[in-house]
Amino acid sequence: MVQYSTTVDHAFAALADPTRRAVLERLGSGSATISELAEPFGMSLTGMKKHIRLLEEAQLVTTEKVGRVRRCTLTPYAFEGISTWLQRLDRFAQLVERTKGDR
Amino acid sequence: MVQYSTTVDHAFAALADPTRRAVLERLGSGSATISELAEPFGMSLTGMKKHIRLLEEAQLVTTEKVGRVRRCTLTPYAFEGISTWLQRLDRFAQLVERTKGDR
DNA sequence: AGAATACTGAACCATTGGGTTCACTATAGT
DNA sequence: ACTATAGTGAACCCAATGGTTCAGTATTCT
Repeated sequence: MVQYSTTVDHAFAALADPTRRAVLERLGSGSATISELAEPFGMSLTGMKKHIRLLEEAQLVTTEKVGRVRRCTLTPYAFEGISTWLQRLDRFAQLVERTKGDR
Repeated sequence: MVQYSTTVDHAFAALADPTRRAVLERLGSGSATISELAEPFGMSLTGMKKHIRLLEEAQLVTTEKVGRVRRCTLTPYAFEGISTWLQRLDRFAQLVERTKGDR
């Protein structure tokens, strides 16, 4: 049903899952392999791979296969798109009390 | 499976759906009723009501039943939690090029 | 009082999503 | 050459999600 026309769509969908958010936090302190990411969750490599694919589609994570290992990195400026979206709404939310009872 | 212990969990889950994001944008320009929100999507009231319930649980939207109408408003400072989370990660993402090739 | 409006809740349905296992490929180490 | 390691893809499973309809309840209008 949902169409994922934009990167922002993908990004918000990717961020909805706690595991993926944890992966992003982990990657905040440096790149990691699929195995390294899977281990702390006690998750199969296949499972983690799927999460990584979604994060890649959302352009939040960038990966590169080096040897038999896949190195996963936070995409530079990954959050620009959603930050922008969020900040715009945030401005509105901060005005709510002032404009209470309109319309 | 996901536990939703925190408000941030709820918030990101709520933001994952394009319809709900559109509702938030709509509420950015003033409060609205369930009917008013449902109409532009050609969605049943019941359907929209469900979205609103999720947005309320995520504390992104606040509602009040006035007469037979439910007035929905953007929660003041709704996005503080996720903005904070995002900004922290964003700082890391901005450092990525500089720290490339670590570990 | 009676009719129309606005929402609400329960039940249901189809799709997606997060996860698994199993079998396979490719690289690294001895 | 042989073995172990790291990832991959296909197939499958079950729970959660987004939506519906239908049958109510509570307000508002005439």
